[in-house]
Amino acid sequence: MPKTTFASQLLHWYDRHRRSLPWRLSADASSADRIDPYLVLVSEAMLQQTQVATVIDYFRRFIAQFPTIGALAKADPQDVLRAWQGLGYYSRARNLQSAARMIVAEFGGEIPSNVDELLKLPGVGRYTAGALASIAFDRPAPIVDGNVSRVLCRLEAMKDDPRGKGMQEWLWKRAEQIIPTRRIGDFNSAMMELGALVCTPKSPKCLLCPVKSRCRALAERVVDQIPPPRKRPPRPIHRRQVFAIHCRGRYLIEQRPAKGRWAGMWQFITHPWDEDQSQCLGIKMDTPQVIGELEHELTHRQYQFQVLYCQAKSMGKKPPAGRVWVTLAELSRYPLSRPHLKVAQMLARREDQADRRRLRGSSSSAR
DNA sequence: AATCCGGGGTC
DNA sequence: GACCCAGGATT
Repeated sequence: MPKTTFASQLLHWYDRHRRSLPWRLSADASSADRIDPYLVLVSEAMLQQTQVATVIDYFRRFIAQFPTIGALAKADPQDVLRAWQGLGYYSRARNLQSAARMIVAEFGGEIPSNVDELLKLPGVGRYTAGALASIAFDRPAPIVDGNVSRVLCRLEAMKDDPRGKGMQEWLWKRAEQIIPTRRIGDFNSAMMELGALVCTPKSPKCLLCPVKSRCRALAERVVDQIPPPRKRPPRPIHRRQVFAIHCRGRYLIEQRPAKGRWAGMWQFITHPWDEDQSQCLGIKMDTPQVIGELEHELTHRQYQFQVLYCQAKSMGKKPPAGRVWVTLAELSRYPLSRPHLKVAQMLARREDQADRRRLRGSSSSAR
């Protein structure tokens, strides 16, 4: 007969309702099976500020391409970045590979199992260290993420902003207090799973909650007030011109700086969209022709891109470092940001249409 | 404590 | 459109 502690209630629910995820052992796996800590490391890096549904396909491809921590350590950083392409927060990819290399060089290829050593790894903070220690090694480490914050605040009817310093201290203390003596990784996973499936930000499913009898927010009818809404400042708009400079089947692309947004990724030649920059490209070409516009929305700003097609007279001299002429097919070897992936799609459609026009022209002339 | 760092799911 | 997401690093 199951005990009625908080942990046993939550774990009982978790055993019946948890999702089957590629970095998780199947529910009927024998207890002798061990989770591969490398899979937990990769999944936790991808899951930072990113929803499970978005991560799943990226995770599968990433593990297929880099099956072990050694493989990831040896890989070309550009290949790692390309595997991350489209997922966002690209410093995570850089940090993950740096962590893999550090683990190989300083920990003999074995991921450390205690929080203090895990915290030395780049890209691993308090949450990720706790997740690795508990989920991969079943060590008694607390975790506090967005889900756990919401669940704990509602359980205790705490109405303050969980991002504040005082609440963060309280949350970590509370997360440590509730750790059970067994199945620690499952318990921490269950807290997050509850936040993702039941104790959701909007319209939580309190009737289905396994611990509803312990929830003060539910008893006091204040669930919808927790956590308090956050104020978002207006997003500035950034306007850019993207020049698809074309010559003999190739386009000119450039690599972004090593720091800042989309660090180290590649793009078509991009300039601020203030005045006409087309004369400053240093390449002789026909008048640029606008072929489309696209918007790209980020959390804190908004981009508007005007896409121009430019037919260059010649490729000129060897392009400077950080610039290269590539075909659209070769472009798949370079990591591109989402908006520039869309530009590449526009150009591919354009080339397809040009091909079809040529075919029609040749068949009609044959008649 | 505030900002920066992407992109997408969800209501 | 607003909010949030298995956060971390930097200032």
